[in-house]
Amino acid sequence: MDQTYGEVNQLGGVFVNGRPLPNAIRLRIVESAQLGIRPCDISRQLRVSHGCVSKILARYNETGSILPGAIGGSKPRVTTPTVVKYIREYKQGDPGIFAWEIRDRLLADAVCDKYNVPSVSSISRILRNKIGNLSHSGHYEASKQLPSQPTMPYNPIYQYSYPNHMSSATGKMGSVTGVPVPGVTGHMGIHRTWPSAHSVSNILGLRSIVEQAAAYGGSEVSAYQTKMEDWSNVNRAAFSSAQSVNGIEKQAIDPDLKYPQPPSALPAASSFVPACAVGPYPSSNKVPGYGVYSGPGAGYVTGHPWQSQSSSLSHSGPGIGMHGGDIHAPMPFKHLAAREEAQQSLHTVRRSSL
DNA sequence: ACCGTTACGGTTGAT
DNA sequence: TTATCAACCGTAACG
Repeated sequence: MDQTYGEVNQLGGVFVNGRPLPNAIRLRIVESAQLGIRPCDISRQLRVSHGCVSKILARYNETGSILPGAIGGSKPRVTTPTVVKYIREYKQGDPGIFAWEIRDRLLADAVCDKYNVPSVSSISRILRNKIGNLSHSGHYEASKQLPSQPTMPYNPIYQYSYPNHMSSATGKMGSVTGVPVPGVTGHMGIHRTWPSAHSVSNILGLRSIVEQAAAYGGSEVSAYQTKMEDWSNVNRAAFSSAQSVNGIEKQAIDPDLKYPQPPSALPAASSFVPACAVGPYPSSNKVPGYGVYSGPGAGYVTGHPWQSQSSSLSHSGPGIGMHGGDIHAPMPFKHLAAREEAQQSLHTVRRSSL
C-alpha cells in the first residue's frame, strides 16, 4: 500500500520500485528518441535512469511496442489439460506405452511442439498421478484448450498464453497459437499494427493505433493480450484497448478503481474504460493497494510529474506540451491528477495532436 | 561522456 | 485464504 508515493532516483525522477514507468513516460522516451534526442539527454530530461531508457528503446526497436512486459502470473504449464488428455488416450490405447513414446506421439500428433512438450519425467508423473488411477476422469476438460494446437507460445513480453482459462474468454491464443515463433509473434500481434518502422508519428498518432486496436476489437487483439498493469490503463489503455480481451475482462473497469482518492473520477473513466482501457485488468483484485502510479493521480503522483507528463502526452490540450521541463514540475494536483488520468486515458486515445 | 548490461530489491499474478 | 514461484520492473553501478 504504501508504495503509493514511490521513490526518487538520482536524477530526481519519481518511480515506484518494481513497477513499470507510466506509459506516458515510456511514450515520451520513444518520441524523444525518434526526434533525435540522445538517450542520455532523454534520461536527464525525463529523469529516468539511462538504463531504463536504454531498455525501453531497445524493446521498442525490437518489438515496436512501448509497453512493459507482462508482470506476474505463472508460465503456462506444459502439462495442460489437453496434453494430459492426449497422454491419457495414448495410455489407454496402449497400456504398455513408454513415456518417451508418448512424448514422441505428442510431437508427432502436433499436440505439442518441441518447445512445450513435457519431459519424459513429467509424462511419467502424469501417468502416475493423474492417469494411473483415474480411468478417466473428465475433470480436465481439454475442451478449452486448443485442440490441435496447444502450442502456446509463451510470449515473454506481452502475454502469456494461458492454457485455458483465459482463453475461454477470448479466442486468444487460439489463433495465435499456431505461431511458430514463440516469443515474438504473440505480442507482436498488436504491435504489428504499428507502423512497421515504428515511427514515432505513429506513436504520436497513437490514436490511430489505438483505434485500430479497438476496431479490431477482439479479433486481432487476441493476439495481443498484454497483461496490463494498472496504471497502465492510463496509457495503455490506449494501446491495449483492444485488449480487453485478455481476459482481462476481469473487469476492466475497475482498474480505475485504483484511484483511491478521487473516486469520482472513476466513474467516467470507468465507464469508458471499460472495455478498452481496462483491458488490462488488473488490479481488480488487489485494488487496495493500488495506488501506485496508476493513477498518477493516485497520489503517487502527487507532486510528481507523471501526470503532467502523461497529460501532456495524452492530451496536448493542457498546454503542457511535452517539454522536458514540465515534466518534473511538481504539480500537486491529486485529484485532478487522478481525474485527469482518467480522462487522459481516454484522451490519450483520441488525442490527435501531439 | 555515453551506453549496454546486470545485480538488486521490489511488485504482480497464476497456481 | 495464503504461500510459492517465476515473470517483469527501474535503479544503480560497472565496464
